[in-house]
Amino acid sequence: MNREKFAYSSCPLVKAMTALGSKWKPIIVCVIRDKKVRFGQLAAIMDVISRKVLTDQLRELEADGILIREEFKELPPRVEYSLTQKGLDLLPIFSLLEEWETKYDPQSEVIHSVVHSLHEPVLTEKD
Amino acid sequence: MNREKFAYSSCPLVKAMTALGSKWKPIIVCVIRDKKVRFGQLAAIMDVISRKVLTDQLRELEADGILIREEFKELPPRVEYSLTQKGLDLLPIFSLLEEWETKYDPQSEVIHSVVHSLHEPVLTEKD
DNA sequence: CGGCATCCTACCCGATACTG
DNA sequence: CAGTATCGGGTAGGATGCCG
Repeated sequence: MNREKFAYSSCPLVKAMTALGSKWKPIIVCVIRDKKVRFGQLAAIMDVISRKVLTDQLRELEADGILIREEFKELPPRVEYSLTQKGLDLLPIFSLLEEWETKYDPQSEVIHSVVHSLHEPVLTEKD
Repeated sequence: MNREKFAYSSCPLVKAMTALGSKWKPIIVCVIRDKKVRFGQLAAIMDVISRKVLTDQLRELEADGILIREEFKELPPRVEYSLTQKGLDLLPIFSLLEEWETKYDPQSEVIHSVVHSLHEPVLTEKD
């Protein structure tokens, strides 16, 4: 496979989608947003993800320089995640993607409510 | 799983990433761009993809209303793919994603050269 | 030419249990 | 609290071959 018509692995779009194209990563980024968020908060809000997967995704996002993991050597332990500038730069792009999807599929519900649920103390009962 | 903290499947960002987050779809969209492109051309340019996968991705993109498949009942058969407006609307977003990646990883090479290779008759020998 | 059918592999994702 | 370790299923992606 010598003369690839394009260098797949060096295409920025491919790289970006590789870093972000997983099932949960965009959501994680959007949920963290401009806050410092503890692992437990993420796990509580995104309780559809297993903790292992959440950990995995967070680690990969950290490796890709999209977020920062701060570990406090306390008891009980505390870990806070926050976006890097690189991660923050994604938010407007994700917004566009949301708009794009919503434009062509008005059934979608926005994720912002989720983020609110994070930053508000409330939430739990649904009906 | 009653009270999901957010409706995963109705989050527009999730939907968008589901429709686009695969390994090749963004590339396909960017390669087709504003042209009508035949299957063979796509397969030739993106010869790192197996034809089966290429077909699969094209079908899914068609199902998601991102591109259109036109089949000409000729001999030899001819099939042309082109983006819908929904697909075209993605291009600027992908551009932003490219810029984002390139900004934080200048090693990336742009895909535009690829597209050129499609729309120019030339190309083949690399060295 | 532009597929589809078949088979196979890798890995993403998840459940569960255990640890500092 | 915030993980790791282990096991395993489902599916995206790929190689190959046949067909209208």
